[in-house]
Amino acid sequence: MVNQQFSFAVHILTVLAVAGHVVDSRTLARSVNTNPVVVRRLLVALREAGLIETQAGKNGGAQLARDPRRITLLQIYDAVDSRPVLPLNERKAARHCFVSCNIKTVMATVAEGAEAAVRKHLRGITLHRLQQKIERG
Amino acid sequence: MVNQQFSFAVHILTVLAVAGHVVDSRTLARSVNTNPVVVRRLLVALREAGLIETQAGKNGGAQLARDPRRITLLQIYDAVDSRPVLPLNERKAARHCFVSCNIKTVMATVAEGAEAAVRKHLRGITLHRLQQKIERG
DNA sequence: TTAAGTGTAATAAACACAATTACAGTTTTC
DNA sequence: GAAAACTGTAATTGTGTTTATTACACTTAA
Repeated sequence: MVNQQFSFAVHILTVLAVAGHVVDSRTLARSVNTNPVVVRRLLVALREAGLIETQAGKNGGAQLARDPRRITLLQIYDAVDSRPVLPLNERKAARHCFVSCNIKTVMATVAEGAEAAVRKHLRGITLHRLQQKIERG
Repeated sequence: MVNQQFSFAVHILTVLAVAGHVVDSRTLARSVNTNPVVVRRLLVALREAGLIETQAGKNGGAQLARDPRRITLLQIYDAVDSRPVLPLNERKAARHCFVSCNIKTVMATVAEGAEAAVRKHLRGITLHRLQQKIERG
């Protein structure tokens, strides 16, 4: 199974942007086609990142905490629990092998670069932009 | 569990680059700290990508098929079976929901951009460069 | 001819994620 | 102030993905 938290989170926030008012987790879950509990866990993460506000109780739910022009995909990416772009081999090195002892730090540098490239890409896309794409077809 | 094929493959090829001669799968597996069968499966993929040559039988094993200056990390990335950088939600849309019906193509564009950014990064790094980093500390 | 390899199928074990159930706590509405 | 409709969260189960392991046919050098 693959970690889809980022996709789920972007979907949820897009619904909130398009709706412009409070939406409950059951409705969001139907749109994403997942379980309301999964949505609520993501809502907590998004709230902690300052992207949404939630409200408990009757007529409760979630809504954006700020203008979608000021929400980037990078902020969403950082809010949720994404996997590394290039997963490293974390097992211990074979002490007798020169390459084995040093490959880890070298690969870590490569992975950091890849991660930075993805982050740069995501920083350039706003939620507002996705909203427009959706609304205008 | 996380897909570490790319890390494994880079490690293997670095050992081959540093060694400069045929190395068997048991030795490679010890360096990576995995199982020889896992290594041999990767060797098949790397051979099919034209990066190494393998030899069966006694004193067999693998060696680089070309100068490490002409092997990029992108070639290695493409040779093995990597996961998408940004996994998409593949489940079917909720027909009644406008966002749900259109988010998939929008997210696919985002994911393609991220993938392209990673590929560009990897294209700029050669196996020779890693080898140098390892050898020079 | 034997020893030491690769190639590969089949299965088991480990692990990561999502789904589900259950329930305590919160807030609105009547 | 009671009921209804939510969120928050713990605990467990289900499912898919990846690596580990075993087994063995095939290949090649000595």
